[in-house]
Amino acid sequence: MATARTLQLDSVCPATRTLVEHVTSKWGVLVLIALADRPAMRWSELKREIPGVSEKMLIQTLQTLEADGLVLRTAHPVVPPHVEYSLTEPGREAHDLLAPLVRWAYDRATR
Amino acid sequence: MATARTLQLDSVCPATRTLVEHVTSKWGVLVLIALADRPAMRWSELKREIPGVSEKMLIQTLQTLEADGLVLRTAHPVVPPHVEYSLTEPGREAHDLLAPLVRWAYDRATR
DNA sequence: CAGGGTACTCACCTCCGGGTGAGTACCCCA
DNA sequence: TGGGGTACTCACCCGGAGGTGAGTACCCTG
Repeated sequence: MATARTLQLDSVCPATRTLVEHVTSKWGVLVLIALADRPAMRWSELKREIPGVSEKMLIQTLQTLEADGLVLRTAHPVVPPHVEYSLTEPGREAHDLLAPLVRWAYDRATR
Repeated sequence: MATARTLQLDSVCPATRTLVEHVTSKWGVLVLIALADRPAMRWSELKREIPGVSEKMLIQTLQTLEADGLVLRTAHPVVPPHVEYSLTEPGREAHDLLAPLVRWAYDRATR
């Protein structure tokens, strides 16, 4: 059943495509990178650290990645809201696979 | 100068972003995969093997990847046109970095 | 008692990746 | 002589990613 081909063309089905799009989206990449070297981050912390994100896109990206099971949202029901985001195990996997590609692109683009 | 962080947030500058977008685009992924296990392919061959590509998107994707230096276009000036496309060395690098990510997404999406 | 921080939602707009369909110039084969 | 294969270009359209700005409800601090 194993083929010579490393990856089949039909592996890139709509569901695969959607996941790849979410993970490699403009802000998806940034969120994964930002969350990768901290156990957890608050929403406002992410907003401050990711250069140029609008509040709308931050929320939207976090919600998408949470729905994909890559990011965990933990809300503490205190009087001034306190929400923390962290990578799940699959989220870390995504980051670890994405990072080399981004680094390669960075090296190429700025050579 | 080295940081604990694997990847800096500002590595994802516009130029990096553009390259990542091209490589992870819907048809960019398919073209890289298709070209990865053959020394060269004709245009019509790519069109036949990549399920669902329109002629416009095939051309457009190939031209973008060629401009990025990831794909080599070789035209033989014969009477019925004969054009071949192949991966350059950077193109192969891109494929090799992309493939694990796509495979991971496929496994997740179809688990 | 006004200003700033917390984590959002809602409405509106723009741009472009991607889709659809037609046209082209040349040749070969039936 | 017309139908199919070769490798394209051109014109038009649509949906969604991404951007902009305002509004919200509550609290603490100066």
